[in-house]
Amino acid sequence: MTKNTVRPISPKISDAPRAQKRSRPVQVADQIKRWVVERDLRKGDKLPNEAAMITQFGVSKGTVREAMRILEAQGLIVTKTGPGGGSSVGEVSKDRAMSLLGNYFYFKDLSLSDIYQMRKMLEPELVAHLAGKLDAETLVTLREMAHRHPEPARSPEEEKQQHISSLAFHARIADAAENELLGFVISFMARILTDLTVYRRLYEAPNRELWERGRRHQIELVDALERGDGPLARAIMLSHMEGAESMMNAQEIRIAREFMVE
Amino acid sequence: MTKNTVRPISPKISDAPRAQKRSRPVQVADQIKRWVVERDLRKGDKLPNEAAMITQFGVSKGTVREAMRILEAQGLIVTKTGPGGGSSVGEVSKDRAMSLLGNYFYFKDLSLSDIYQMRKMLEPELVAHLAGKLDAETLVTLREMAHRHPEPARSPEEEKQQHISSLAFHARIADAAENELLGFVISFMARILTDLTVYRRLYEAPNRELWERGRRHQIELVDALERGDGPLARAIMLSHMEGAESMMNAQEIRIAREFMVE
DNA sequence: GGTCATAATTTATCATAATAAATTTGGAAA
DNA sequence: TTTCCAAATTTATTATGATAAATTATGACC
Repeated sequence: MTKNTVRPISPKISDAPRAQKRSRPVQVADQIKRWVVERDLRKGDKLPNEAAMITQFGVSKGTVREAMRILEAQGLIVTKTGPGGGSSVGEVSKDRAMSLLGNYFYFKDLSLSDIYQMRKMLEPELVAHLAGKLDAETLVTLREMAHRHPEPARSPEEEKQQHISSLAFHARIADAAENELLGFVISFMARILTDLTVYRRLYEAPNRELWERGRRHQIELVDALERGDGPLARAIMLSHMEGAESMMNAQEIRIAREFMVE
Repeated sequence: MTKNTVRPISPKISDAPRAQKRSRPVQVADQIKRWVVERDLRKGDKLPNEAAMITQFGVSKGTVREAMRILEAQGLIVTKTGPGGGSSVGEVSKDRAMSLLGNYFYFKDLSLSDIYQMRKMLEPELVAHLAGKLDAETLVTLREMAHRHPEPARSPEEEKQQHISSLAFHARIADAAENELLGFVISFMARILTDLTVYRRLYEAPNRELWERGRRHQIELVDALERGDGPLARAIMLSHMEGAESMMNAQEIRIAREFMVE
């Protein structure tokens, strides 16, 4: 059978009773969303300009503008000035989606072990599925990333940089996932971890053995991916996750108090 | 060690060069975000009122209002009229977070097998971890949900209703997850599947055996969860996932073209 | 003390005008 | 004809002020 593609839906955009409670800008924004969906507009397709919407919806300029800001904040439209300008549909970027989701978890106090529990479930399976399917360019990139830091860090700042590089390696693999949902979740976790401000305890010297094993894991993982050895890739990734988790746990997390922004 | 809690961060809210390009409402919204973060404001804490922000930021009323709409659209603030009203911090609701994330996937054409690949990775592990940890109330609720439909559906509409009930069962389990990230992702998938408009092929009679097995799975799963038999719970859930997947694949998906709304 | 009408407060919406940004157009120069 | 600069045009952006709507606070009254 053909590939069933799936889209979010909610049949009732405006409940008749609730319609009164929602502010007019929100109502207008919802109508525009419906308008986009009905016509199956895609990225780049233009919306009516400001003046047209004012007459179309019978509301004031300010109301229309607030509605557009709502849609813009969600990443659904982009707006330009000048002739041929106006608003047009703009598909939500991955970065923006991660920021918006990050706002949700800002209030949730995720723990490191929460994140690593998920990573251990997802990333080994991902690389198992990916083995033998990566194109040459991706493999070259991954190999380059794996070899980027030939020596252990000599300072906390350098160690943090290496940590971020390692997470970029994982995000790069996630980008190669055919399953966009899987790829997104893994990238999101990498982003959360990247945005953390992590400081090694001062009295704890960098652990050369742990570092060396992490590096070897990456290199062996790329090899396994290239050879198409899924089970090995999975095993390496799982081992790597466990190592990374214990390294993280050996460090102090300075709690980051910032909303994600794109 | 104490539980490391983790928060999203981005160190550079306003890049100096980009600051000029962003519209004033966006800049104001960012400043308010920073204001909230610096003071570590929490849900319910009040923001300055409109008039104060106008003087504070030296912009017009319209600009402030657009900024508030941006923050409101992201679920970060709520606004009320009247004395004692104004804007206050409001933590992003799960529903809103799912809607915003749904907007991202609206353009991505996820496939059913993408979703089920994820479900098979996550849900069996979740119930394995949850076995023996659920409180009595949750178990009662789950058992009630599992027994809700004692007979196979006699019409496509009834079948769809049963399908939605089944997904609510899974969402209820996800809500019990200690790991909020894991729970969110599972709930999100349940929501996507719930919002689908699914119609059984007309020439294909409801399959009583498949239905019966799905129902038995739910009941046995609750038993295993109560007894604390993690491995069995995992096995049941995996089998259930596979059954659900094949049932979904045996149906026609009317592609749902709608944005999620809260 | 409870209830109801009224006042006060705050956001919500509207209307209008001026400003700024971006693109197109027109014309002069090569 | 082509190139390039400047004016005109289109569109969003910002600003200001006035009015409406919603909510809470107040106080008179029973």
